[in-house]
Amino acid sequence: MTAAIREANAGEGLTERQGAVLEQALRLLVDGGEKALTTAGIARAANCSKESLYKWFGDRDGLISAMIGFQASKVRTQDVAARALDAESLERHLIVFAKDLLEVLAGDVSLALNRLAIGQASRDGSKLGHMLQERGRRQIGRRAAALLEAGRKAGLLTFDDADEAYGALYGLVVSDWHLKMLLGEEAGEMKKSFSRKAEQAVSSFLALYGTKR
Amino acid sequence: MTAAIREANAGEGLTERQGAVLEQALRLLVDGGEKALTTAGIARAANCSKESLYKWFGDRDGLISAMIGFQASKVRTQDVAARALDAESLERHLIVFAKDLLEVLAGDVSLALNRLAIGQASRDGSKLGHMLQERGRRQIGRRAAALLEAGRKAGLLTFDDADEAYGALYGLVVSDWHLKMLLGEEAGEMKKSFSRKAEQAVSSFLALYGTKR
DNA sequence: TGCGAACCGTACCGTACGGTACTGATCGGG
DNA sequence: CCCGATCAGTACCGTACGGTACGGTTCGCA
Repeated sequence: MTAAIREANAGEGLTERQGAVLEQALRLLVDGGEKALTTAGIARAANCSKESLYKWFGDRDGLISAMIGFQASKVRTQDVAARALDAESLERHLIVFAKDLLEVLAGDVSLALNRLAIGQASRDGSKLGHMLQERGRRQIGRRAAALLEAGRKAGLLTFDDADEAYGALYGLVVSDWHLKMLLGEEAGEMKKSFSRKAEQAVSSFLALYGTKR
Repeated sequence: MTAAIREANAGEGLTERQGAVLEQALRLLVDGGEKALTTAGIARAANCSKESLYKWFGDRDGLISAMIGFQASKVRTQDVAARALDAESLERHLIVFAKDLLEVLAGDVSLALNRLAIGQASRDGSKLGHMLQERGRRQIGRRAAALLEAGRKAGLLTFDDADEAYGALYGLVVSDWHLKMLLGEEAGEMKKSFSRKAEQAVSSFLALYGTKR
């Protein structure tokens, strides 16, 4: 309603006040987990009233959905226009992608939202799960798909099924790190080895799907 | 206390009555998620009293820990004594391992327990997460390590760091399937492609770490 | 200046959960 | 045959949450 107000906040139909509230809610979630994400707590942290929360987001689930959409709208991935690829620049781009992927997955907001969606997967028919999948994964997946396709067009990569190749790249890069972090493994130690991990995964990936070896 | 009673149920110090209770609790968790795992619900489902639950397990967290230990003790992995390996039998063993890995990860009890531990990761200092990691992952990881080591000793595989090789194998096999299932993706459709997935992942793994290509 | 909309803060309600206490029934051992 | 221990069933308590209602305040606008 009152469609004149939308201040083009971040792609969503949210006022900046509502965005600030969602920001506080995300912070609460990151700091204290799902248990800390109470309507009263959000209202207190954001200096707003519970009544406003329910007017804006309708429901606790609506609020959580808005949090996911809000966060996703902030992490727009800009895909580098990767034309004129040679073998070395493809490898560089792949390594950058791999590092970005690890950084995103290790981000505390991403971890908290994934934990939240996973915790609710059994009760809400995985509505949040699909939303996370669509708004988060799909983005970075498309970036990878474009990169792989460009590599193939340049004769540097060879594969039949792009999804299969992307699956291999994803697996080589992430392995079981994401799950370990979701389970609470301290991420501080791991982040230092991201670069090495990324380089080595890309090297393996090129050994599998590259043409120049 | 009263250490004479332990009936050697499944490696834990549990009577079979307590095991039956944990079984019901797991069933509740699988069917309804964490929200359905209430002390009253467990007592009703298992025809026992809440007082007994607290006497046996001390606490809701203790009960959940007991559930994890109980389930882990049931899924003992027997590692095939893999001596006299040739290239073909190594590949067969690897494929069997990959399929087993996918089946375990896609099991509904495994998924439910992982969801539960992930949901609690932020509030309990990841105690449950470490427990799952230790009791579940470590088992199948050791089986894989033994297989890889045997392959290397037979001159069929070459790698410096066994953990690194195992990480690559795990990533190629699992990719992001585990997370998708944790987020609620329907597992029924996926299971049919496990075999193909496993074979292809092992093929890639051997291309990376095998000596005969 | 007066009006109405939006909104904050808080009080409130119903419910559901974790945990405890009590009662009565069952059962094995002396 | 009785005693003590164990346990099922239930009632109970304190707490905390989701959601609603209400009084007071700010602010844009006519």
